[in-house]
Formats: sequence, structure tokens, C-alpha cells
Amino acid sequence: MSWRKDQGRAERGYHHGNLKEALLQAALDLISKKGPAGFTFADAARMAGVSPAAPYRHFRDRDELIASIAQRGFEQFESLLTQAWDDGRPDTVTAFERVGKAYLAFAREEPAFYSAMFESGLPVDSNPTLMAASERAFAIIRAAAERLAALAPPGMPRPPAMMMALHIWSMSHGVASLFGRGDAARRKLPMSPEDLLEAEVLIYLRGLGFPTERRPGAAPTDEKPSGDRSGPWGKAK
Amino acid sequence: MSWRKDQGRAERGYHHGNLKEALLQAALDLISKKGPAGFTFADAARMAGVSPAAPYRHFRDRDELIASIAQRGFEQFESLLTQAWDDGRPDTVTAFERVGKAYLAFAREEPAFYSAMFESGLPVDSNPTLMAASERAFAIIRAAAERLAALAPPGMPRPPAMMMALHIWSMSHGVASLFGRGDAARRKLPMSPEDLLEAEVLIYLRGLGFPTERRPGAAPTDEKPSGDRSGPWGKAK
DNA sequence: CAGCTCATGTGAACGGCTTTTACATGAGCC
DNA sequence: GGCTCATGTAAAAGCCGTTCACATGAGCTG
Repeated sequence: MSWRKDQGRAERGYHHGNLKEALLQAALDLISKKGPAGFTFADAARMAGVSPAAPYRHFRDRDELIASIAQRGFEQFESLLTQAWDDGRPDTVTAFERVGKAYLAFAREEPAFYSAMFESGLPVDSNPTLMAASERAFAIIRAAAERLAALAPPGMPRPPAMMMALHIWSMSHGVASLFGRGDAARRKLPMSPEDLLEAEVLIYLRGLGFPTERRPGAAPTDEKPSGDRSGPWGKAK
Repeated sequence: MSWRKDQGRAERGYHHGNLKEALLQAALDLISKKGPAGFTFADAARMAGVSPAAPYRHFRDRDELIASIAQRGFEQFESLLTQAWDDGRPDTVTAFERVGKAYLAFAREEPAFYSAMFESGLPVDSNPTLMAASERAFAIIRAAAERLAALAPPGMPRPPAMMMALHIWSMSHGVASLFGRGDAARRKLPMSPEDLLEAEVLIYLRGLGFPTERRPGAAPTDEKPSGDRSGPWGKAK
């Protein structure tokens, strides 16, 4: 936070000094308030205290600004997922669930990033660096799926990790985009999005033959659980 | 198709005669081409051959037009799902899978409807009739889940049908919105969205204790399958 | 058929947005 | 000290959404 000029209204000369950052920040504010459609290039400029033409020195057009935000979003997303996955500690299933929760937390706490990344209608394949960032984020989920697949019970055919990763991603995105954000598209739920997704993933993993009873402790040993008889939907009302 | 005037350019008097329909149709065309954000009220008017102010005789504003489209979308969606479900014939699991395929087919073949329904950023709860239409569509999925839950194997605790319905919905929406449409947000897949979703749902159902081997025939008897050893991911590459 | 009425369409206008162009400023470098 | 170029501004064109006063004519009433 060592900006040379305080953001916005502070007296500043002809040159802003940090316009690109200020515009990205303003856009994030605006998008989180009014969605990516409601966000306006001119508004961001106004919020940064510059003329409507100034942003064009830093972004080819409005779409490029949104793409920049999506790019940063994927980077933060990747970092968050990496941290949640924590290389599968303390055990694979626990870490996997933590990734699911992190996914929802990101969608809820960074709605502007999430919208820019998944709901802005930008053609993903038009921007190679954007697609690369997106794939790096997905790679975390895929790596986690790989580890999970590796310890599939020997009796069953091993599921393809890529498919598992896509399944998990679609569940997470489905829950996040239908029920995840408080403001828009609110629909009544009998349980929290987090619990809904957790149950969904646990049932899915059980369908693949994984033991999904409550994990006993922190140790990666997959033992029989104690007397906790609650299934994956223990928290449903 | 008994429109009094042929659509569009045909010589017509001061009054269009079918403007509301023509506008909805034009909007569908435009949205399917350029997304709900790219769609323009003025464009729709132009396409219908009227002045930019004319649409305001039929819709309070642009959002109301989009809401109208979403409304119709939910109605068509409900009808399509009802037809696919076919009251659970020939057997519950087969019918259930048909519903999943119908979901994806709708998202792919009616991208304009789908966008208006789920990606337009309209506040769903602001419009009661819209929300009602949305709930009627969801009710089909819920009814199917109810039937499925009813025949859960006796050994296991019965899953709440509402939760199952939400899970299925989130899977379907997740797959549809991440991988479903050809144009936008294309990501490489090792299998078709349909196969991806089918495998996902089958694994999930198996996690609930349902027998999900290949169904033997049309009879609703749930017998042991023949020698088909393919799991739910038989089609993955 | 005459006349009235009201739904439906028009034209002009306002303000806002995006984007471009010519011009202004001043930060950093020689 | 002076040059240069990135970065800002002002003005303008073209589009859009929306509103308002006004025009038209379809359909009813008698």
C-alpha cells in the first residue's frame, strides 16, 4: 500500500501516478456492487478522478479491463486453492473438502472476481494468457483428483482423474453460481451452500468407492470411524 | 404462424400488428448471437422495423423484455423436462438420466433462453411470476428425486429428496454453464458434456446406494445386469 | 356509415456511455 | 537545461435507453 498518491480525491497533478491500479480497484468495487454488466468504464474513471478518456492509456477497451480482472482473479483463485489443498495434508479427503469450501468462499467473498472469471461472457479462448491462468487454477483441482484417484480402493476400477476433476469443478461451480452469492439469484435452500456441496462431494466420492465416514483425526490413516453414524447429509434439516 | 403481417420488412401501415411477438423473437435471435449483454433494445426495434421508442408500449424497459424471455424459457424448460421425465417410465433411473440429457440439450439448443434464465443477472426474487415459473421447472427435478429417493435400498438411510434435487440441479447447471455451449467459454474436454454429466450422476447415485449398472431392458425390474462390466465412466477416453 | 376513443407507433430530445483524435503536461533522462 | 514520450485532457461522433408530445388508425357505439 505505498501508493504515491492517495486514492481518488486527494489533490494530484496532471498525472495520476497509479491509474491502472486505481482503475482495477474501482472496477472491482463497481462489479461487486452492480455485476459485470452494470459496471461502466466511465464510472471507473470518475471514481479514479480522471477524464473518461484516460483509461484508454492503460486498457485497449472495456473488455480488456474485465479480462485483466479475470486474470488476477484466476491468479488469486489458484493461490487460494493451493493453500486450501496444502498438498493433501493432513489426509487427502479432508484436504479435498477444504478445497471445495475454499471454492465457495472465493465465489462469495470475491463476487467481482468470480463474475469476471465465469460470468462476464468473455470468450475465454480469445486470450491465451487468460486461458493459461484459468488452466493453472484448474490444475490444482486436477492434482487433487489425481491424488484421490491414486488411493482408490483396489477392488474397483480406478476412475480417470481428469474426469473426477471435471466433476468436482462442475459441482462447485454449479452450487456457487446457483446458490453461492447472497445478493443475486437467491433461492431458498434447506441448508448452507457449503453443506450442500460437502454432502454432494461426499456422496460422489462414496460412489467411487472411497470411504467417506467422518474422518477420525488428523492422521492420514483411513481407519474405521468411531460411533458417528451421520451420513453425508447429517446437516440437512 | 398466422401472423397478420409478415415479419419485418414487408410493407405495413402505422401499426405493426404483432410487435410484442416480433420483439421477443428478435431478442432471442440477438441474445443467442451476442449474449444477453450484447443484446440491445434498439437493435430489436430495428429488426422489427419500428422506431426505438415503440418497444416501450410493450415492455416497461429492457430488463422487462429479458425477464419475459426468461419466463418463457422456464415454461419451455418445464415442458421439456416433464416430457423427458415421462413420469419415470420405463424405469426411474433411465428416466432420470433422460432428464439430465434434456437439461443439457436445452442449454445447448436454446442458449438465448438459458442465458436469460440463469446468466442475465436479473434479480430472480424481484419478479414473483418469474420465480414461480422457475420453481415449477425445478419441481420436475424435485419430483423425480422424490421418486428416486423412495426406492432407495432399504439398508441405507433414505436421502432427503430435496437435497438430491439440488445436487442434481447443481451438477447439471455446472456442466451446462462450464462446458455446455459450443461458442463461449469453450474448454477442452476428454468427453462430451452429456457423457460427463451422465457419469457424474451415476457415480452420485451409486454413492447413495442405488444400483447403477447398465439397465437390462425397459422393464422397471431392477435385476442384476448382464455381463457389461463398464462402470459409469465407460465412455471416457 | 359517422364519429369517438384508446392502444399503438413516431420524432425529437436528453443524458450517459464508448471510443477516437488532437492537444497539453510534466517526469525522467541526457 | 532541454528533449522526449508516457500519460493525462477536451471535444466530438455515434450509439443506447428512456421520455414526452403528438400522429395514426382499429374497433366500438350508435
